[in-house]
Amino acid sequence: MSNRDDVLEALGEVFRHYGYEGASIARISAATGLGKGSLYHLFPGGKDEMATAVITHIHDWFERAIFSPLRLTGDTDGMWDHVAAYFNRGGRVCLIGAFALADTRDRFATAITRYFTCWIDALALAYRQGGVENAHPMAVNAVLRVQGAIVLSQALGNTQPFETTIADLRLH
Amino acid sequence: MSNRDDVLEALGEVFRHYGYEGASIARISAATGLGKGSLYHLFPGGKDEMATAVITHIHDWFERAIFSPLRLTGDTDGMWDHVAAYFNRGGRVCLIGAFALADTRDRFATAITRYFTCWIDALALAYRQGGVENAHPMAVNAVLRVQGAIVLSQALGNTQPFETTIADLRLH
DNA sequence: GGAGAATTGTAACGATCGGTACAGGATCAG
DNA sequence: CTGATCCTGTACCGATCGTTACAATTCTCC
Repeated sequence: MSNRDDVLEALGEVFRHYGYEGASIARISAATGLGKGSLYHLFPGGKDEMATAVITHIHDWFERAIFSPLRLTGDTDGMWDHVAAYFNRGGRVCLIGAFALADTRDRFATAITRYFTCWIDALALAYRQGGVENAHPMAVNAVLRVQGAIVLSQALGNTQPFETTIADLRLH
Repeated sequence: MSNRDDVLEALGEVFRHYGYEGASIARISAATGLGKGSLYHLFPGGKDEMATAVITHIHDWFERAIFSPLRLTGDTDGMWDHVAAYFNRGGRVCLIGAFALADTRDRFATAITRYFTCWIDALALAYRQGGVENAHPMAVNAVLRVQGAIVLSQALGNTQPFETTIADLRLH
């Protein structure tokens, strides 16, 4: 595992798949190919710091690929393309959404709130630029439906709920 | 803790709050007031059986309070009342939805799929009885939005997304 | 009351948990 | 080449994990 971004990427997949408690250092070590020594050298704060770093990494990616373009260009269509690709058409879980459901929500509360607030606000701004009324409630609803679509697609083992939700969200 | 239902209720809260991995036997013992001996007497299959029993218990409650009335009377308004109360206006996590996001989804796949399928089908039937077109996609969307509303309400520490979602879903 | 079953608390099991210590390899400037 | 710094594999720490075993207690029914 060469650079820090690759490590954070692999780290994210482990947290995504097993949750915070289920992501043991042994599993993380296996997934990243890094021994405990390297892991604790990179993240002296241990698991807590690893999770914080992953959340920050994800937020940074969204900021660059989604939030910022949304604010600058107001291009919602392009955003849905990126969102659909990122979440692998409902086959990939939203780590931050998953963390919001368990006791991890309290530990990473500010980062979790920030992620969703940024997304909603950026989308609301884009809607407003497009002349949409009630832009903020619409943005809340849109983000909410993406999260629900992921849950349902995972639960049913079927990407259709996600696909039709994204298709529907594109209409506005 | 007197009867089995009370135990399952307390058990559910532990799984809800800490997730499957985070719900240790020690925590479960403390939450239920039952020693390890009693726990393994009630659930010889250990944690796995506890989780299965909780999921079944939840499904049974929904079947009685929500799915069945929905199929028989088609009263969607009454359903939303029960749903809002059960999920404490977004303050209470959907255990089965949460299980669908991590590796627990594979372990309890059939029960998870069954829960959501029952809900969607019952709601679709009610919509159809009410003369709604595209009843099934509408039902999928409604259940999906409830799940998303829970995620977002938890993430923001704010019940408003849940409240407005339920209010909106009542309109159809 | 007393035999038998059902329930319970306690102690212990091996395994694994997150985290630490540290010796030695790799790397690089001088 | 030398010394210092960075990096990493390994062994180990106490604590806790899920589970088992079992003796003691409580309950049930005759």
